[in-house]
Amino acid sequence: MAKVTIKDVAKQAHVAVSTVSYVLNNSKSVKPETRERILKVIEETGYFPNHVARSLKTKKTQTMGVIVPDIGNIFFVEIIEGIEAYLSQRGYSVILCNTNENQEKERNYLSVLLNKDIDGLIFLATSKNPEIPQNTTIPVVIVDRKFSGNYSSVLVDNVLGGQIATEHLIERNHENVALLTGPLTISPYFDRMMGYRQALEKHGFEYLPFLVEQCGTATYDGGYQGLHRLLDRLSEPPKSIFAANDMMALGAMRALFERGVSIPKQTAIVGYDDIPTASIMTPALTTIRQPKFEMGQKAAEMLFNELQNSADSQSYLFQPSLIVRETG
Amino acid sequence: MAKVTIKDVAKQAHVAVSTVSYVLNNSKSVKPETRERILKVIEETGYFPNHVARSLKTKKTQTMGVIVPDIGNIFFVEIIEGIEAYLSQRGYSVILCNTNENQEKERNYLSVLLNKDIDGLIFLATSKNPEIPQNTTIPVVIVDRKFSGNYSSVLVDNVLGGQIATEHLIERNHENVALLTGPLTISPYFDRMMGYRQALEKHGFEYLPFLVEQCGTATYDGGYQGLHRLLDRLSEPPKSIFAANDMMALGAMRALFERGVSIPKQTAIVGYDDIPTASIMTPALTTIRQPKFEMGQKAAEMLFNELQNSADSQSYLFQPSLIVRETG
DNA sequence: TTGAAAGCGATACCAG
DNA sequence: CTGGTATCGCTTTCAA
Repeated sequence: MAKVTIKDVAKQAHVAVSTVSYVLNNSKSVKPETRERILKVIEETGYFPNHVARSLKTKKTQTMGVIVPDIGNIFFVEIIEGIEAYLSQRGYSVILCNTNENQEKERNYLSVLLNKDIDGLIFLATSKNPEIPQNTTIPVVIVDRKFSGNYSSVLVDNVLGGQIATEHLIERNHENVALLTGPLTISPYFDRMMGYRQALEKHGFEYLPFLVEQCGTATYDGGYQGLHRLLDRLSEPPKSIFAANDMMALGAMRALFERGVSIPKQTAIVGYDDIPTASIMTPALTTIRQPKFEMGQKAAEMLFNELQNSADSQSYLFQPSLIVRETG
Repeated sequence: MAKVTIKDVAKQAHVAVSTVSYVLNNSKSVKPETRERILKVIEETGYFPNHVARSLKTKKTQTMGVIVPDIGNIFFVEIIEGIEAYLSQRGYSVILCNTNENQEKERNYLSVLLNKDIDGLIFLATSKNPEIPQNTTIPVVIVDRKFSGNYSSVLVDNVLGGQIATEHLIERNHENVALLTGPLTISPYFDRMMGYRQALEKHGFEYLPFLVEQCGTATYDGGYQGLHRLLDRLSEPPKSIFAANDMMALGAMRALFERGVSIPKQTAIVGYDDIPTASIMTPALTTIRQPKFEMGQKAAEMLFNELQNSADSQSYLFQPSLIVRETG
């Protein structure tokens, strides 16, 4: 069963390869009869065009690259789902690269991908902000990170999100909301903190540094330990906590549980991201939702458009929203 | 900045393209001086070999396809991580295809991928067992599904897993353990049930159909509803439950919580999979761990070997293990 | 050790 | 409407 090529088809249909190509791509009008004849041969032989050869000629591979920091993180996964949904529908495949929060892997992927066979790149950067090689010839869109350079990007308004979360807490509890944050060098965490401060200010509260705890990593463990530290230095638990992502919130909840402080009675808590686990917990976590799937879709769409219409790079900003559940 | 090709390099280095190719691939000995000269030109021009052209010639694309039923399911994601870890280290990229538990998408991907530019395929099948097109010329390894046909596969001993879980419960509670299972048409669930029955038998218990509840979907909701149904028809909660996956177990826990039955005091529960959320819950879920990452790695390794040594297709069976936590 | 040239499997231009 | 052919960028055989 040697692979059948366009040549074989041409021969069997008694036409030139170019003619076969025309019917394959509908790129030129072909007399119905010949078209039929060719189609029949294709059918019979089970011919299937060779993508690689086609790509060599057209300079288009019909595949996009996606670089993510951690595919174990459901937040990114939902974005990927959005990307995939959009792209697969238009005949694109996606090459997935997991950097595992490892800068070297990231750098490596960046150079491999950019020089390999992808038509475009969607880039979800690792914690520390990296540089994109300058010699890029393909469009790239950045998701969820502010970046210098002329790239498209899709962002969520993290300042607003931080504000909404904090205000919600203030309105329900009227005082001292603590902040449990990830590394402030990561733009989303920085922005959420800004939102927190703005909400405080707006309601006439002072920003109290001893109420904010920065976790080394924005993870369950990070949140767990961070909250223990916070509780250790406070005379009593804060009335409420804004955790800058759900995983930290979950870790914080465990810490609270272990210390015997009841949620939300003694201290309320709101998270950020709305990951699936948040709604499964008992009590279920109140949180800020980011339209992750839509973000992925949008990123894919922007990339697609840049490719089709060589549209200019642009930015798109999504709005987060509050999901009230049981913790605050 | 027009793309520089091997031709350009050859020209600037005053050699033939073949010579450049030789140094690129280390495929023939080249006089050190010429090699240096060529390398220098490559450096200066920033030349990077075109993968597509190379693939066309070599018939190898250095990319593998991976088809998964649901990338939102952490179980599959950890397998993917294993695959990625292994493959990326040997210079392979992976094209990820998410079928979303949709058979048509799956069929579609199967035919696209198999005819496109991948060197091998790792296939995690959707719930319903599909057929792999017969005209496959590339190696395929199946993960976590029994399949007819001459494909490699990596499996976990689900019968054993079901047995371990059930025995653990029996040994701690000594009686009537209920089974909350997913569709029995899916081989892993079928096997776990067999393990359950064997454990029962081994300990002299009768298999009681009214103690087993089959959920429409093996999800949180499925488990939640399934358990409510089970409780509805029983005069009192079973002493223990073996839930055939963690998501169902979590749903069951919520149902139990809502009915005011305490875990594990009144009814103990053990899940299956050991997903991250399982350990985060309060109480933390006792469960059966599957070596997901290793499974992915192994699958990748088998594929890799089939490619390298044209090794024969084979099967590999992993052992599950019990993780005792707080629910049982 | 090096080079010329064939060819991988398609696309698309230019003639007819 | 159809065909011949150059070409995409590389690998590899064969000869020098």
